[in-house]
Amino acid sequence: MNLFEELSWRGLVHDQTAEVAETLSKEKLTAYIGFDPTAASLHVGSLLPMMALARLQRFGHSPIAIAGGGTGMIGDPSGKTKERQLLSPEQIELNLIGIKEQLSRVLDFETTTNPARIINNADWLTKISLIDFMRDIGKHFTVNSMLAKESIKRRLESDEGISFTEFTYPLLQAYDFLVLYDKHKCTLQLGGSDQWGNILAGVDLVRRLRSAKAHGLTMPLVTTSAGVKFGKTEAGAVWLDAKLTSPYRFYQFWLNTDDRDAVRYLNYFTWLTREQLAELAEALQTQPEKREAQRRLASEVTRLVHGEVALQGALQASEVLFGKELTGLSANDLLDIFNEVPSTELANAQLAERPLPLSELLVTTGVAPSKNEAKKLLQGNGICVNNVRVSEVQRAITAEDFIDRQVLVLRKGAKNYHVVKLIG
RNA sequence: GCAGGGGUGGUCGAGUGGCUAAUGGCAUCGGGCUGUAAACCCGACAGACUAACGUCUUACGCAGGUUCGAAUCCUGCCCCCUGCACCA
Repeated sequence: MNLFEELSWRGLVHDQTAEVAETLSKEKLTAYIGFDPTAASLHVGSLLPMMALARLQRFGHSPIAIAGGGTGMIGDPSGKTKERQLLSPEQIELNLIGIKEQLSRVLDFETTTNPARIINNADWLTKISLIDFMRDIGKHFTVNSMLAKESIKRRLESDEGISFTEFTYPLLQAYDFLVLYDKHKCTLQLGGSDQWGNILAGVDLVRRLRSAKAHGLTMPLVTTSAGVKFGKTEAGAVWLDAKLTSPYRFYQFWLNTDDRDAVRYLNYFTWLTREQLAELAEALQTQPEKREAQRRLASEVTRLVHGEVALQGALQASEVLFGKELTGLSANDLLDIFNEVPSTELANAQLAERPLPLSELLVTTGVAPSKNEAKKLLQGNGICVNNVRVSEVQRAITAEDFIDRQVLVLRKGAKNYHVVKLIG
């Protein structure tokens, strides 16, 4: 099996240039994917390209991750309906540091045969002069063909229009490919299906200027069957940084995968073999209530991104939280388990004088944004204390409510937990 | 620049003097069923305060005005769209 076959059966090939399959079966080559430095952390959406690079490496090819410090300063119009907010070079520099760290979790930078590399395209994009760029690169693009692109068309028809800056973006990306070809013999670019046009531009440029064969391959955009954007929860985007999305939440995100998506995601995001995947698909059919596929998916991906220790923590927390009673557990157990869950400290003195109305506690812990909201939640049976549903709006909390007089577990809805620690 | 159309709550979109904190869809949040799923059903959904009856703030592009009373009428301003004209 070669890389192309591997990507194919996993459903990762959306579009490809003519000779990709053949080339990948015969040669070891160098390939790259660009990552967007608009935030200090990547999110689960980036996991697909990350895994693609990792698979590539396992098949003996050399992966390059381009952290788009240069292009990130411009903004890619693909798939965007609005002009992008520009980031400062300092901000991008900071973001790149975080991204490098995350990429290193799935890519091997140490191996001597085909080590992964991270390269910042600001290295060359910020150096070339406008005149040189227009003479050497711009000449090879006709505005006619650029205008024909779907992404550009949409923007031309939109209210906002498109700035000259963003219009230029595909040229920059094409230029990246050319530079990587020259410096690293890079002959393949991967990307999401929204990158197809940009990738082709690079392939053409390399062919024209260097008379060399370059290839492109795109992967499908990850979709959800429920029609929600992949990677979003009530709490917002799911990040790869544990500080932004705790391993517990991360695990929960994957565990909550729709039945219809589970097998597909296993294909996309894990290293499981065809046989293993077939078994899980089977289990999903015959015993959907066990959710083996989702469990495996959540475990695999959490381990990959956060490591074994964090996974165990997430598993434990999940088990306790979605079990029935909290009774029988000590405060220490709970604190340990709930390490992952957001928490607030409460001074003992605040309970000494008088019981604290639950509605107020919900506000101070941030579980509810205002007393008003807190009451609405209570009225709607949306709040549990220590996993026991509370329906009285006037319910007040005393030190007695804390397990071992130390820990109190608040729950909003089905799966939003918050721990209150009693101190002092 | 000229002519026509339009700006309503997170979003789409009704409403054209009082019954309108504003119909409805979507999104969101809570509940039920179940498998921490999907689908479906119920409830909430401008905000704050109250145990509660309820009270008080803001709100229909902006600013004024008419009126007992305006998202709805008038005046000015801003922005957007569509057609026409013009264009280094």
